[in-house]
Amino acid sequence: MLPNPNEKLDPRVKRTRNLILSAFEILLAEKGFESISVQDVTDKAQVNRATFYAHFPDKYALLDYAIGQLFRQEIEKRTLNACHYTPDNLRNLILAVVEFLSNMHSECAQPHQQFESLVEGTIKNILFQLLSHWLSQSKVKISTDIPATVATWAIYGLASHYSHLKKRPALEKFVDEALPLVAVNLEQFA
Amino acid sequence: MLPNPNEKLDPRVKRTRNLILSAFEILLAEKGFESISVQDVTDKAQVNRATFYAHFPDKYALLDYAIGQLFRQEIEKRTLNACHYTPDNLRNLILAVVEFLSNMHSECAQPHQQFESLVEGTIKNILFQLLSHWLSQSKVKISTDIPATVATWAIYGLASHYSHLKKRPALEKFVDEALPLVAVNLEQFA
DNA sequence: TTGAAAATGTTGACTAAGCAACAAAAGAGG
DNA sequence: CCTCTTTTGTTGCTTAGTCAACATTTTCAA
Repeated sequence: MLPNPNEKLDPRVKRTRNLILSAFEILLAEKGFESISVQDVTDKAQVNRATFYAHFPDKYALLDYAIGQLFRQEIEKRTLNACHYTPDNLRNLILAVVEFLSNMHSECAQPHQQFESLVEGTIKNILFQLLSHWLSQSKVKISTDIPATVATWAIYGLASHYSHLKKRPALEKFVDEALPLVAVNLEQFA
Repeated sequence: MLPNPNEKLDPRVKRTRNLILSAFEILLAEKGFESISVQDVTDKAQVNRATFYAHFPDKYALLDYAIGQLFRQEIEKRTLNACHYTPDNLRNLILAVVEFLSNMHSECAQPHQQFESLVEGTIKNILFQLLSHWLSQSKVKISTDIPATVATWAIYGLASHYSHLKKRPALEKFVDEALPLVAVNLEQFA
């Protein structure tokens, strides 16, 4: 199970984080990341500005958190968080990442480098965690670090590539073509 | 202006009252008033049970508050809260009350006496306040109490009558027939 | 009728959120 | 370049919300 520590949290904390998060998502779609001020977020969230700083060091940390939450949500929706390695699960995971990145690019209109690399770091962390978890479920007790790393980068790379294409091919077709190349490194854990 | 003291209130207070109110409205439509427990409300509102009691003595007080808020909302929607007496405003007011009561009866499915009389009391209070305000705007400086009282009871009576009818006539027709009977008492304030 | 389970209010100690005021750093023009 | 304004973080104090525990009722099935 992917650790999402939003469970045993003070209800007030959950509430204000959700308020901040929702406000931020709306603003992000409205005016892009750079032009959002902390004030904007707290106004829309109906939360005191000082409260914001009690939760996040700055707006970049919020972006980080938001990306993570959204992506985790995507993973949970497909029940990939509580399972193990199979080619089919891998296929779904790739689909999830590709769709996530594509949506992000169409909804946020963010040509900023800072934005991109922050997203990349966050997503790859979660991917690595998840893949490590999957592989550790296998009977074969081999070190999972290297295969998980390779798969993480490959998957993210595929998704990034796809989402930057001017003319995107059909999603399923793209994924089915790419899948075997990633799967070959993980076969031993099936 | 009808005093709705939800303005200069601590944001946390507004928030939790809204949470409680929304939860309550949903539950009311779902299972009717009597079978709702305070626990139910606080669970759905994601608020601590003790917090509920910090705002309302019991669920009857919540019902009272909810009715008031909903009705005030109806009034504000029609911008009747910041105006004066004219036959046309009176017409709109009657429409508002009739529609409000009718909706209440169809959505809440409450044959309970306790429920009905609580609604009646709350609505009549607000009606009286509003009408007193209207009449006090007039150049004629006559005591407003008696005419406001008569109009209040008449309007509520009409609405109650209409909403209990098995076969309801067309709303507009009904109101246009009733309007002159109420207006005659208020003519001097026009 | 009775007895276990559920709902009601209440309390006090703890934690989070609100607020106002501040210094400091960007930003935007002139 | 300089100033006026906006945004950023930070802080100490106040108020609201959470929690667990308790003593009552209420409810309702056995």
